[in-house]
This record gives sequence, structure tokens and C-alpha cells, in this order.
Amino acid sequence: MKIATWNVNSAKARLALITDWLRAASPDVVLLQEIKCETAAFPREAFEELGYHVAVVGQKAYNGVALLSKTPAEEVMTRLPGEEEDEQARYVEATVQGLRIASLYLPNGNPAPGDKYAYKLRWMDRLYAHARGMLEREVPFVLGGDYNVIPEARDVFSPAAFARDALFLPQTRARFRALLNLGLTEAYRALHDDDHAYTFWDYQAGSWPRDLGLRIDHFLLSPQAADRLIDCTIDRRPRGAEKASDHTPVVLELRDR
DNA sequence: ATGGTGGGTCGCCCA
Repeated sequence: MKIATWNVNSAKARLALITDWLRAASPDVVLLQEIKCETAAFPREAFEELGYHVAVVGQKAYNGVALLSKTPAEEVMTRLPGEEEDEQARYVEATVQGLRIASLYLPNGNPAPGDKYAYKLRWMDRLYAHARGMLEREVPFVLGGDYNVIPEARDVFSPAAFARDALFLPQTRARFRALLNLGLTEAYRALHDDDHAYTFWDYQAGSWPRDLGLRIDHFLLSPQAADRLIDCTIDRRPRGAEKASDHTPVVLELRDR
């Protein structure tokens, strides 16, 4: 089972790039973030034509996540529990072939400190509580998406430049570590020890040609999902395309049961 | 110290 995650920075602006990549990579499940459109405006037909079932949570202009699957997605959940007032479209989770899979778009949190950073930390606390609940029930799961978290210094081109950034602040990384310490496996880092394994490059200042990136798109696996881990790879190709997203896809491969 | 780029949407917000 091949699961891809990709922050596309607008589903509409990126539609041809996404569908071309899907035809070539052919993942069984695709987790999209920042679709930047309302649920009804999501170009679902383009994905259905490629054989995907489509679950979408959108909103006007900002955020928005989708989960595409070659087999039907069951028991679709459209929000992260724990804050009823939260209207932002950042989470969709469903069961695909017995595995609970989520597409998440964790808040950026800048500027920190401030309301946005407080929201980011609350969101991480909610994700922690939700993951812990699934672990207690022994639900096998995969949480994939744009975490807006730089886990370690080797995951950013300049740790000094990001010292006060919401993606790299100690409180942010502590919450990410707390997730791992529940017993989750961060798939890329469990298998690869390299630096420069970036998944995001800013549009500005020639970040892409200079390889000044961040590793902020991740897969976290429950123990049962980690038992099935074959590989996790970053496909840099789409970042070099014309009209690219600022993120590139990360691909997780799990053994079939 | 500032502005650099890009998307959504239509004056700015967000990243």
C-alpha cells in the first residue's frame, strides 16, 4: 500500500501537476493539504477519472484537506476532536483497507508568540489526545500531512534563522516529540539518517535552486502500521516543475497484510 | 532593516 502526502498550495492552480504526478506515481491513497477551495468547488471529477474515491473538507480561500483512495474510504471524520469552535478545514480521517488514515494541515503558528501560535499549540494538544485515544483502542493508523514542524536542526537549512519561528520553537518541537513518545514512528526519520531531506522550499530568495528548505511534511505511524513499514521517500521532482507548489510529495510504502 | 514570491480574491490575508 502506497500512501502519498502533498501540500499542493491550491488544488485548482495545481490540478494538472497533481494529476500528472498521480498517473506516474499511482499511490493507493493521496493526502492533500492547502486545497484552498470550498468542499463543493474541489475538482473531484478529475480524481474520480483516475480511479480515486474522494473525501474533502474545504473552506473559502484558506486551508482545506482531501483524502483520495483507490478503494472506498469509510467512516469519514471531518474534524479533529477537542475544540468545537474550530472552523478551520485542517483535518480529514477515514478507514481505508482497515487502516485509519488522516490528512492533516497543522497550523503554521507565526507570528509567535500570539493568538496564532496559541492555536497551533492547542491543535497539537488535540492531535496528541486523539492519537492517544486510538492507541488505547489499538486502532492501526497513519497520520500524514503538513505538520508545520521542523523536528530537528538537521531538518532546516539554517537553524539559527528559524530559532524564533513557530515551526522550530522549543515548545513546538516538544509537542512533536510528545507525539513520538506515545510510541509513534516518524516514518522518514526511522529509515533515513540524511540531512537536506527537505519537503518545502520557499518561493522567495531562490530557495529551491539553492536547496534552502525545511522538512515539515511527515508521516506518523501507530505501532501496527510501523510493523508494515517498507519505505518512506521524498519525491523532489514536482518541486522543480513550472508553477510548482512550495511543497513536494512524500511517499510512504506499507506491506500489504 | 527590508523585501523578496505566489495563491485566493478583489483590499488585503496567509504562507
